[in-house]
Amino acid sequence: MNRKVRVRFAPSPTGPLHIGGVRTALYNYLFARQHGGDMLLRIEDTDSARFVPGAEEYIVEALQWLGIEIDEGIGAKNTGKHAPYRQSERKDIYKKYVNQLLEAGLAYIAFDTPAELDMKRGKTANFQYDATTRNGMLNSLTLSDAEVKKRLEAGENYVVRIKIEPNLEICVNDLIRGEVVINSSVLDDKVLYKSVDELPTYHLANVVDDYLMEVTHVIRGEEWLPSAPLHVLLYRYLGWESFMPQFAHLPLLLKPDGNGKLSKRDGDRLGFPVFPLDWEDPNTEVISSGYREAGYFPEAMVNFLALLGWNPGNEQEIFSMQELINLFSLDRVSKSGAKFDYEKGKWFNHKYLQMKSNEDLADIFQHVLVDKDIIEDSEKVIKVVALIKERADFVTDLWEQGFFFFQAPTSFDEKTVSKRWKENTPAQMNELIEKLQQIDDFSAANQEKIVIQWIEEKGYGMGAVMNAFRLALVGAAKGPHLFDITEIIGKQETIARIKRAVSVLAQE
RNA sequence: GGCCGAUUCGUCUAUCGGUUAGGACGCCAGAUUUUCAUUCUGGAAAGAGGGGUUCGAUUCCCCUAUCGGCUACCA
Repeated sequence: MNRKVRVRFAPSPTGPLHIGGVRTALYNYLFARQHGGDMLLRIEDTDSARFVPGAEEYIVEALQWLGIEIDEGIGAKNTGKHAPYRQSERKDIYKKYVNQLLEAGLAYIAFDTPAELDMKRGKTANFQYDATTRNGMLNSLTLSDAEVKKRLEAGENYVVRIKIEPNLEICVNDLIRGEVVINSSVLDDKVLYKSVDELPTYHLANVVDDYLMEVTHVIRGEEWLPSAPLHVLLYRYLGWESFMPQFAHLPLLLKPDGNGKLSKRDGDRLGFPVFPLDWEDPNTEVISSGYREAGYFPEAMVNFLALLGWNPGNEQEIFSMQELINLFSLDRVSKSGAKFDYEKGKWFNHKYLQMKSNEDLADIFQHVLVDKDIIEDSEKVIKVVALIKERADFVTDLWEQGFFFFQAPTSFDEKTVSKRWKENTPAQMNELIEKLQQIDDFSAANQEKIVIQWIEEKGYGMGAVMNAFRLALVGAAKGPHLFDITEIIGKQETIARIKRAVSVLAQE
């Protein structure tokens, strides 16, 4: 059977999209594009209690920012022929298959309340609702038809459970891990449907939808591996085994330190975002920071994430989305979890920042300047960016690295002052002012020639003069080539800054 | 506890039985530099342990250990 490749990303709208989810979406997308297939976005909102308003919009916006395009479903240009793509809007569809399973005797109705089940679990260690226990519970297998009917008519809440046949070897053929075999006896009679909200659970919904939506490959996180056999069984029970998608369970993204799945708390604790975009919790109004707002380029994010769990087998590190699409393959996805290395993420952003043209970077940097009420013509900003970009990881770093191109230092670094500002410095600086005063061609090269010549003639220490000069201009012992700075800020400003340093530092 | 999965430098990883176990991030040192940074060069740094299979195992198998995931009327 040769079907068109169709994959889906199916998050639940319970909050902002987690970075691990982003990677899952990315891998699905790369796989779809490489095979000329379709990428669907489906919203798995079968838990009405956990629905968070705004989460769906967030997911769509995040994927858009990253350049992960949706061909069908939520957020797609064309709605698609399998609409709706929100599971809460597909109630009738699921109901039909629930009934089919019920009629075939492959599922049954159970009336045990959550409280009763809790009690059972408290009493019996390792209690599992399955072939060994279902006969002692309140369900359509133990109750008479009349009793079941009576309860149903009375409007009593119930769930539908799958009736797992015990002692069956179930094989899941995973594209990343190979064959995973488990015995059906360790599976419990999972709830497929709950009458309270007339919604199925994930297990039933994802199988039904993947079948109906003609999904060919299910690429999802490793946390789903244990329930994959259940899904296989469901395909079998529904008579769709020959249309069953292929599975690929991705390794998890782990905390950078210690162990465990990467969580929101880790980001807060270690000071980096775990979400693509800023997110404000609608209830608590607490804001969680996102990569976009932290200054990351989406291309860098994609590159970084792509390599967390996959590599092409050579030593290339930088990939465009198109290259990733060409190179990606599921059999080069690693099996073990990857610790999230924020430092490496920064390095990727640094690389992408270096690849940007000075013009593009200047345009972005202008926003930072405007926020600080600094209005500069783009010609100057481009020149500044060219001088300082290689020292920056983020666009915001550009300010830190080059604020002195736009405003005089407001303070002078103490350490540098005590090290570089000596007794005879003010006199030298005054001489320097006079020297600069006489220069007409204020280009860096010409200034440098004249100033150095002057220093040598006078027999001053090169380091002594230049470092004090820098301190006056920048306020600290940092920054690019000194005469590049003076050329850009100009003669007048240069002299003003030296004068100011002489007067301010004299008072100390 | 049970089930499933995983295990190469601190981190991400390459190696598909024979390698001085390679690269990248980070770290350290040196060079360059009037400062800081960049850049360049160099360096330290790894096959969890134990059994097999084999002429030969990081690589294949088993056991143990460790880590992770799952074990809900959550996804």
